Amino acid sequence: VERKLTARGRERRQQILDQSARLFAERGYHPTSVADIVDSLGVGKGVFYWYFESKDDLFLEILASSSHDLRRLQQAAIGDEPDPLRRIEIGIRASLRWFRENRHLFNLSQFAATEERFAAVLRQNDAVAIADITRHLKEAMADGSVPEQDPEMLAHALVGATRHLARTYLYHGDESVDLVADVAVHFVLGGLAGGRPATPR
Amino acid sequence: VERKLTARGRERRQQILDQSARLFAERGYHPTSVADIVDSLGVGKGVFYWYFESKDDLFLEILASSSHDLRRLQQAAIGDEPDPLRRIEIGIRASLRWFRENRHLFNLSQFAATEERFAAVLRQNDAVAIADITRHLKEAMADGSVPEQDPEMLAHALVGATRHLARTYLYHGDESVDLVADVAVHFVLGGLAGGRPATPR
Amino acid sequence: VERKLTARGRERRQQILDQSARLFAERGYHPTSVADIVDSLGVGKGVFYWYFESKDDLFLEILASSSHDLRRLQQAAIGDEPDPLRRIEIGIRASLRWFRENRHLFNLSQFAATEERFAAVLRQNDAVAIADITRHLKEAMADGSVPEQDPEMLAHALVGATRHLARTYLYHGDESVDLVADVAVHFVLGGLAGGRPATPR
Amino acid sequence: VERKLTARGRERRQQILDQSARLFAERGYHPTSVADIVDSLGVGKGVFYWYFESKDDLFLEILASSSHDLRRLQQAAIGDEPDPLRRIEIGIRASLRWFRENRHLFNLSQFAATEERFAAVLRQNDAVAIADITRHLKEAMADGSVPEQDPEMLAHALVGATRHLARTYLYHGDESVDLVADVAVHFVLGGLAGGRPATPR
DNA sequence: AATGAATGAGGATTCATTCAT
DNA sequence: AATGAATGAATCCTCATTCAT
Repeated sequence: VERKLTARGRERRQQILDQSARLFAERGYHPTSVADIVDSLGVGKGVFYWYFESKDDLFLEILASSSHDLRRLQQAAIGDEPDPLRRIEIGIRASLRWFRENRHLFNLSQFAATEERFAAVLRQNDAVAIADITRHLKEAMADGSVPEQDPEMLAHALVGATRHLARTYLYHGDESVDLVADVAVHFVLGGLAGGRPATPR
Repeated sequence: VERKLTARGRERRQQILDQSARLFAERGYHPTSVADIVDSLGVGKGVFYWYFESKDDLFLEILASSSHDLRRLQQAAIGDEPDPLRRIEIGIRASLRWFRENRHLFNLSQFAATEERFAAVLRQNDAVAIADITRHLKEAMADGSVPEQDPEMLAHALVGATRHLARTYLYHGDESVDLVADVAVHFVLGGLAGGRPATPR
Repeated sequence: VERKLTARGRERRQQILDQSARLFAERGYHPTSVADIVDSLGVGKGVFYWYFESKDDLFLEILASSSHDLRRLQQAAIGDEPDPLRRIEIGIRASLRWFRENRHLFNLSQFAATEERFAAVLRQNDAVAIADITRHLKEAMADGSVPEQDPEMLAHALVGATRHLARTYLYHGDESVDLVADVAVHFVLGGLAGGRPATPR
Repeated sequence: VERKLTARGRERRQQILDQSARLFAERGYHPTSVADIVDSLGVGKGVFYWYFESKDDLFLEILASSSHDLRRLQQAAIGDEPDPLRRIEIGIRASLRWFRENRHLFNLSQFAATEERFAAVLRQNDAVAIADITRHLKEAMADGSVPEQDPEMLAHALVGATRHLARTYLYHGDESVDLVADVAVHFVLGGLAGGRPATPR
């Protein structure tokens, strides 16, 4: 249902989007009923379905838009930085700032991964992020600043370390973004350089 | 309900545990009804409630036991290895083998994180894992094989990178455990050593 | 709400009437929402309630006006034909032509019969039709061209046979009106004359 | 959901079937809610869905089973009667007895015709009835007791007249079955013999 | 230990109707 | 005359849990 919305309509829609994201994040997707959402906004149930096809639909929109939002921020931060390793560092720092601002969204993607109809969107989003990073890594390998390795795997390791630090210290904990970012960058750049296995296999 | 179970009873109970884990993993916790579980086992509903208090209860048990299981494996693998870095490496390799065997459990802990009544157990489990690793790291810092840094943060970075690689290449993908382990270990050991930030802050 | 309508208003009203009848006929009364109707006309919901009290009200109006329409056509066709049997034949033929033109209305009266608030109007309409036919039949019995029998029952038999043929061959099927009319007339006139029961009761 | 039902279960199922048919017939399909049905039986809502997939499903089952029921009765009544016209007469009389007993079902098939998902079953049922009658008519034409005409069209005319008489006098009215049957048979047998059109086309 | 049956609160969604503009 | 927005009761259906046997 594509609707032409008035200014007031767009506002209401955004209100629902924000409030739902907050509630889903706090209590979980399933435990949050449409009734909870509309009640918390003090509006009738019909309002929800005036703006969204279904609860699932709304959730998918939250997922998609938050990933776009993050990516936009990263790209703005990176600008036209020429050094690929610095691009990665800037990307990590930007992500962490975004995670901090949008910490409540952590649970949403956590959850989305567990039900196939949502997982698809998530994989899509992730693929984009990984592709971005992979590109930087290939450049870094080309100019010798990172030893040759499977760039995609590295990208995943990088993402995993960063996100987990963010979840732990920015979502559950309350650490400063800069401190976490320093550790993350240090760890990741070290990881890209690689260490000698303690045990030769 | 603590029940004294016959041998047959214990078997049945395990059957339910296994089957539930599989279904929760495939479809998600909420979309899997108790009816789905018992139907898929060809038994009546009474059976379920004979062995478990509730659906939530069952899920909590799955979470707890799988984390114990993993820890037991890690400790067995580590044995009395004296070198802390090697202990970490061995732990990572053992974890990846376990993740491979139990890849369906990924979704379960993903999901558990999103609803508070389950998240508590999860945090508990995680704390144990982090404590183990932190201990190794402190030793490694003491003997100079890893530069001094916040060991807990490193532990989280390590866990994040490892799990994400596992999820990507052992759960969604179908990579060989050893290959993934090599990349993970290489990345992590590098990360522990640390890299020089591309941008001085 | 009796409103004085401008020419444009009357047109709009008729538009709604026509479109609703079409949709009710295609999908059924209940499955067709007021929203469906106004959307299919590309107008807002207010329009509907400007011209009609309620959905029920609109439906009743469709029923009433279609029955008037049919009767008007029959009477025009019959004119001042003096022979009662010919009047009946002409009436049948006229009805079948009308049914052909308005086949979508079949479902409407079918449906109306199933909910009491609409059934009343329907019975009213039918009573008029039956009265017309009964009058012809009494005349025919008086002049001996049809054997004495309960004229009202005959009228119903006649109506039942005719309508069912129409529904089958003009609504679901796509037979020519004239062919169906020939069969109907032949059957009905035979029926009025009557047959000898195969089994004496 | 094919379920193995105990004796008690089968009884309950039948109870629901009967009660629903009654309520659908009285008030119409849509105005009768599942809540109405279970409340009128004094049971919980779950019971309904233990025995039936959905409200639609239940309705389809009522339709199908009532048509089977009628056909069974007709065939039992006809037995091995050799005369095709007498078979038709017996069929009509049996139908009318059945309609009398099950008058409440009239509205159900009326309604079913108006929504496509139900109409399909109805057409199926009707096709069987028409095929039966058509067979008798062909025989009757072969042995010269009915003039050659399109037998299927005659079958429809016959069915239309009979049903309409039944609806009028056995459902809305309260006439004796035998009297209505006499009129119906007389009209139908006359109709099969055919009359001369009052107006040569 | 186990089954089929039952409960009923709760959930998503629809929709006739009304309202403010 | 007309629109987009809003209402909220009503609807179908699900499902964890309990019960009788």
